[in-house]
Amino acid sequence: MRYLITSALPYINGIKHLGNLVGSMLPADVYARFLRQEREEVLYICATDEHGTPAEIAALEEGLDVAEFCQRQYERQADIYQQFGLSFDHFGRTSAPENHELTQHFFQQLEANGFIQERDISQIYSLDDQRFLPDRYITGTCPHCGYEKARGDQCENCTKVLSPTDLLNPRSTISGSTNLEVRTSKHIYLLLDKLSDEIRQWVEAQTHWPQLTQSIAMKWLNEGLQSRGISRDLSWGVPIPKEGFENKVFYVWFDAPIGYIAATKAWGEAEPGRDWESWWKNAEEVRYTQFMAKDNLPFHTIMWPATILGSREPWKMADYIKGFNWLNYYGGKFSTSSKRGVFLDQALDIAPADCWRYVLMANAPESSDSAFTWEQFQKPVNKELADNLGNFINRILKFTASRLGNTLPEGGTPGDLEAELQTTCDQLVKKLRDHLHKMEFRRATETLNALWTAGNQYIDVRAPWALFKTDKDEAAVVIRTCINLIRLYAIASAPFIPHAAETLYDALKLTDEERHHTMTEAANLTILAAGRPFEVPAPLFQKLDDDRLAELMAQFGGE
RNA sequence: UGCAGUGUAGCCUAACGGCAAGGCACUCGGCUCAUAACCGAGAAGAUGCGGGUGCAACUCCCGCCACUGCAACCA
Repeated sequence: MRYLITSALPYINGIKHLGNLVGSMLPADVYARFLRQEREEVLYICATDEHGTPAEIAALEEGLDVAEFCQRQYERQADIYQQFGLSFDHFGRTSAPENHELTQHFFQQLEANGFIQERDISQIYSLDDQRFLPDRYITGTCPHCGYEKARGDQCENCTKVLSPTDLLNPRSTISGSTNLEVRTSKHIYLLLDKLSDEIRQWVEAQTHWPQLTQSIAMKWLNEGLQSRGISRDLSWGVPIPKEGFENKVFYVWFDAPIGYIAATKAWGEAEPGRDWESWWKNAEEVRYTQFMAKDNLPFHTIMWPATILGSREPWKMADYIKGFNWLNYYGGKFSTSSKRGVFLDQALDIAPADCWRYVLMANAPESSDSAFTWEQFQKPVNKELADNLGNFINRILKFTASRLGNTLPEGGTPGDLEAELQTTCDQLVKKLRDHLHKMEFRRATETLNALWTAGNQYIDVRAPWALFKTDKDEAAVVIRTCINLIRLYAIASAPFIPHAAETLYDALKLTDEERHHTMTEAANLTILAAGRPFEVPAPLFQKLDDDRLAELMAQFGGE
């Protein structure tokens, strides 16, 4: 079995926020890191999603050519994800040549198989902006309620669904220009309705999917699939290889998921000996898992499968789709466009990546929307990372170094209490692995915590600071056991907090081989023997004090 | 308006139709190795509202209320 993992492609128009991270890239990374540690063959692929109107407009606002804009944004995003420890095997771009080529290929297959239709549609054209405007980029007065800032797709005041031509005094949201006209333009449509039965069959066969994923897919199918336009009057995108479509490109949602395959191809071509196609074509022995927030589910359960099914080619479809709900910021949405919430570059200025990784996974919106608040960020960082884990490491290593020096002490043999601890650890590691295999991230972090607590309970019962005065051999047993626990903690926690794990590997001077142990192997509490050297690292996690918390709340407007 | 999801204590979460559980916060005690941390004990406190089915309902069904999302040219 090989594991193919993709996370929803982050859009190019700016630095992503915590909500984007927690719903796709971060859980996918934890899962990928865990499986690699278990010595499974893993390919974790992601890319920036670069096409579409918002990218063109964002570029315009910054006064940059859109290709240049995307290049800069791509580099910024890639850098930030690297700082967060996201371990993509390849982080590609949908603007890459591989994606152009594959997208055109899929289109030609769909067309040859009769799933494409040409239609003339009327659209609003802005003479001053020199572009067609998507419905939501037109603002005007709602004919129903008189709200002056109604959008062309819907009036957010009275919630009535609108068409741009309904609006009174329509104007371009981009420039404010009222110099608009209706123009007819030729477009291609993907006939989803013709593929509906096949999609339904596929969806219904996925009985093991999370309930959220299944119900969103069924919602679309039950409402009846309609054909969907997959071309746009833009210049930035994948050109349409068809006569009469020279000035149009594919709709961003048509080419974005193809980007998963294209990024894999780019990975394959980067080094000799990589067989990218074996991951995607006739890949029955590959288990493919997709991670995404719920807004992406319709595209991954309906549109993207339609593209693959309609191609009549043996491309890999998702075996499992892990959908996430929203992480809300004080009751509302995180929003890139309205700059609401905490963005990834700011996050890294506030706390190390591992704190964010851990807290976000501990509060992952798995079964329902969950809330981000600064109090809920502070609590796990202080109580779980700093106190429970960090302090355990610090207390045992400092104690040992100051009393006995920087090597594991000799003497004694493990007894009943050590055997009991061993059993507890074995059970918890088994449970942790089970949760991670099932992608139950909240439960996995709870189990990690239980594992850390077990160490504190053990050291409290054994009290090596007292034994040290009465029975040095017994104290040595306890210390060796605790230092082996630290090694177990480092390895078991590594998928969540990889940077802290590295620090611990270094502190314990683990060999390359020892760093690559599975958590099951690391659960042996006698591996690091007497005489092994270690160093005392600085406290692993700094706490966030209440003053700092108040500062953050003031700065970010949390209330 | 339609569709989907959600609603459990001060807060966050858990419970195949079978004694509503855990964490945080709170109180008391222990320890003194450690980042005012750690360990133990304790108290209080909850299934949005109204019906229905069942021996038994947080769980299934109907209605209502509240919040969130989507409603196909934003992604």
